[in-house]
Amino acid sequence: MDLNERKLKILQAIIHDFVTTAEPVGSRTLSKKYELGVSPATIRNEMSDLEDMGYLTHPHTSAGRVPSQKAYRLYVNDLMSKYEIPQAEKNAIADELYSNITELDQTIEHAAKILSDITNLTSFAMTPKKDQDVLKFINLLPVDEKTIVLMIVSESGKVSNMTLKLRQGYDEESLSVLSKNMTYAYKGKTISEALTLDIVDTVHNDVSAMNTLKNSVMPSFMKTLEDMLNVNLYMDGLTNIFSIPEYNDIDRAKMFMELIDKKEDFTKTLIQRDDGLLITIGTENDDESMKECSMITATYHVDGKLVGKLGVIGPTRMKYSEISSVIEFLTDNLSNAYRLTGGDDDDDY
Amino acid sequence: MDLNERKLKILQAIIHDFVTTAEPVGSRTLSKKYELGVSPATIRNEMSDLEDMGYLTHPHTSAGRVPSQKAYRLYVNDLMSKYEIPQAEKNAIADELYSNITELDQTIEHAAKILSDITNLTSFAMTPKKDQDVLKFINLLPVDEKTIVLMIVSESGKVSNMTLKLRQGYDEESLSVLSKNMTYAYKGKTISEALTLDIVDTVHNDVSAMNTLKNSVMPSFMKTLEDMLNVNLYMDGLTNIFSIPEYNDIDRAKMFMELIDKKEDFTKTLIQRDDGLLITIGTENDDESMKECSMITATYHVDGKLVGKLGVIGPTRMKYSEISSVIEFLTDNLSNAYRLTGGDDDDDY
DNA sequence: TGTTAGCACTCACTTAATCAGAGTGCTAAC
DNA sequence: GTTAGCACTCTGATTAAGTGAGTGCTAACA
Repeated sequence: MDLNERKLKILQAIIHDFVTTAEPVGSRTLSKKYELGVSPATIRNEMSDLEDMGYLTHPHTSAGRVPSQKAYRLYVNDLMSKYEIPQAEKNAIADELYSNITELDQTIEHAAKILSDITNLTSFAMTPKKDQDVLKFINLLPVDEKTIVLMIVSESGKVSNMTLKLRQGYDEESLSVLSKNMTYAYKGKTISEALTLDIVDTVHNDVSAMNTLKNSVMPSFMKTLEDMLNVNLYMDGLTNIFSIPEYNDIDRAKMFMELIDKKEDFTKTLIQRDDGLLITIGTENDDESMKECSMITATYHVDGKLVGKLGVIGPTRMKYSEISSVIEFLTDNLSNAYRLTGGDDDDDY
Repeated sequence: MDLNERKLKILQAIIHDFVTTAEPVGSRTLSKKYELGVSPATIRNEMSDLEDMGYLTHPHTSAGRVPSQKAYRLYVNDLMSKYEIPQAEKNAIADELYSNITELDQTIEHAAKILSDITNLTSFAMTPKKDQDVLKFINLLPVDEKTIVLMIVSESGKVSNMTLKLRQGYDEESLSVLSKNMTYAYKGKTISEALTLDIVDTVHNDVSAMNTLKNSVMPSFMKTLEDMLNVNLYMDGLTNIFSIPEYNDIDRAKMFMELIDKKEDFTKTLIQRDDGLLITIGTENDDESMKECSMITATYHVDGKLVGKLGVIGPTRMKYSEISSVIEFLTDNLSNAYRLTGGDDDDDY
């Protein structure tokens, strides 16, 4: 029994119908709605074959057929045609995306919102991993008697700072020298590298006062570096799931919410995913609680290097083609906006 | 018909029972569970009176009674005794709160988590309003040829910055002078005041190069000031509502989620609330979609000045006494931790 | 040999009916 | 004023019957 053209056509029709209606699709409906050129009886025979081959399932004897995970995978790999976003919609999305492009984080958050609005699913967007971000300089600024501000600037334009309360006073001269020493020691290192550097060897000096100062500053410096590595995860469209028939059951809705609510776990899952456009269906997801969900993600780049992710999660029944296109369009635009300069230019779209 | 002592006792028992069981409470249950010293029949008569007076309602003829909003208000105002948190629990909460006290934002987020864990409700915590925060100094730092970092430090220890890409180069001398001028002009002003200052009058100079520089910097400066005014709202325990009988219905759950999901509106509602411990029950909440919820909030202070808020939202049936105590305990501890120094001391608890 | 019409059969879902249980409200006695 | 007794009400659970969408098989047809 092979997957001839008619079977594929029928399977595609079933997927299309089920994705839009969320109802198991029967042979009569199929023959009425789609131009298949054969009678319901014939379709029934083919459907029966498709079920034997594992592409369809049967909720119960007298219900229509539902595509299996295997069917979706076949569809995504071979059957699905690339969805071309209408130019008008492209413009609308781009306008919306660029309407508020100041800080990277805000833009990313905004992108998630746009994505959930378009797809009516739950969307998420992760700020870039910064482990490969390169340190540019370190500055220690006097604030008052016992307070200084530690500031770390990286190549990507990211500025992190921390206010430090010292146990004792300091002199500005030492502060300035320490800044220079630290910059000298860490400049050009990635954050990951900086975190593993042995401090004692790199920032050395003899003056005792400065040594004290250094000792107060270093732990905060390390802490700030660690903070810089944290990625932010923005989510949007959480309430969209209440409009999805699959989650009309309170227990399922709860399970979904709990999955989403554990942001840290979810971020980890996200980080581990391969780069590029990636569609995972049902049990293809590692996470047990996601075995009835599908996830589509894509990566965007900042300065052509740092990598962030963007995507949606929903029931396996989703419009893979449309959604993939939208996600790719968004990541392309993000990468473009943050190509070199950091996104303050508004003349490159 | 007056609210004699027995009526109050019965009302209190009904509230207590309903708050814990979520089931309408009948006269027999009441007489069995509570030492009221009278028969169910008598209780029935009193209940009937209480209903006439508007303190109880009747879901249907043959159901038990349910406290009305008026009853909860009476309870909160007059009947409720102050709940003393057991010392062991106090210690546990304090330990948990102080276990991770670095940045204010993180602590606030953590406080929300603690609160939702204890109350099994949805909690929220707002970072302080910064409009009364006073500017301390402004710094412009050279990064590279056409890039500078704008940095604003305020009295509260808050440091904000923005990376600026200039259209043309600059010289460090001008940058330094401009920093000093701006600091001179804005130091001691609150953020609100700074935003209304007329720039032209305050930062004046003749050198054309510097003028250009100033013109590039000022919009970003204003933007950064505005950003500083934004408060963050952290929420936690969203999925808790799925365990609450009142929200066992998918539509109610959805309504609740949508209410919560509109973070901006919710933040506004929160900002408008009076300071101090505040309990609003049902229709006492301005928001239409909250007319079946109660909200308890309290304020904490940073440096004895800046004001943030913390609280829970849930069904009108909640443990007002316990929850109020926990919220007060948390805000007291927060205010204490950020009394003067900014929370880096870990020796004041 | 593939396709189709016809028909019996299955199963979920809906509506109606019955029943048990919890609770009230009234009355009359204490 | 309090209480026991009892009829009455209403909900929620359970059961039964009916409906309809859909399948799967068989036999006829091209």
